[in-house]
Amino acid sequence: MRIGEMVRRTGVSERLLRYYEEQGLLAPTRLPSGYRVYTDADVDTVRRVRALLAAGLPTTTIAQVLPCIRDDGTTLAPVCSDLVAQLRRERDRITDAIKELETSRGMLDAVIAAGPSDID
DNA sequence: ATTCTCACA
DNA sequence: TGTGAGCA
Repeated sequence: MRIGEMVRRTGVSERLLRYYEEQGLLAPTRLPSGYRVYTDADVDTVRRVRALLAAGLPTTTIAQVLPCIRDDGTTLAPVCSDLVAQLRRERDRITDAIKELETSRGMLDAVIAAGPSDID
């Protein structure tokens, strides 16, 4: 499929799709016309990229992780053993982020509770 | 009609 | 990351 269908199937803009490619997250083939050609697997890849990006992982790390994810989407491939250490650090960073968000929520809860008439 | 690259009030 | 220009 070409980029137009990818946009429809992933909800990701052409701009971003091309950006992901630039970052080494996607590797569509090209038609003699220069048009990009994506596969069904690329649709799944974009979903994973979105999830990893939402988790705060930098595109450079995602580019390293993607080739390690088995086709089933859960298992890890053997070629990426050292990557586990890096991912553990990312995991810790996410844990800290959650902690910060929890305190922020706590502050908002206090402000809301102190409000005049908390209708909405 | 679609996609491509490049550039930025 | 959006938007628009100028092509193929």
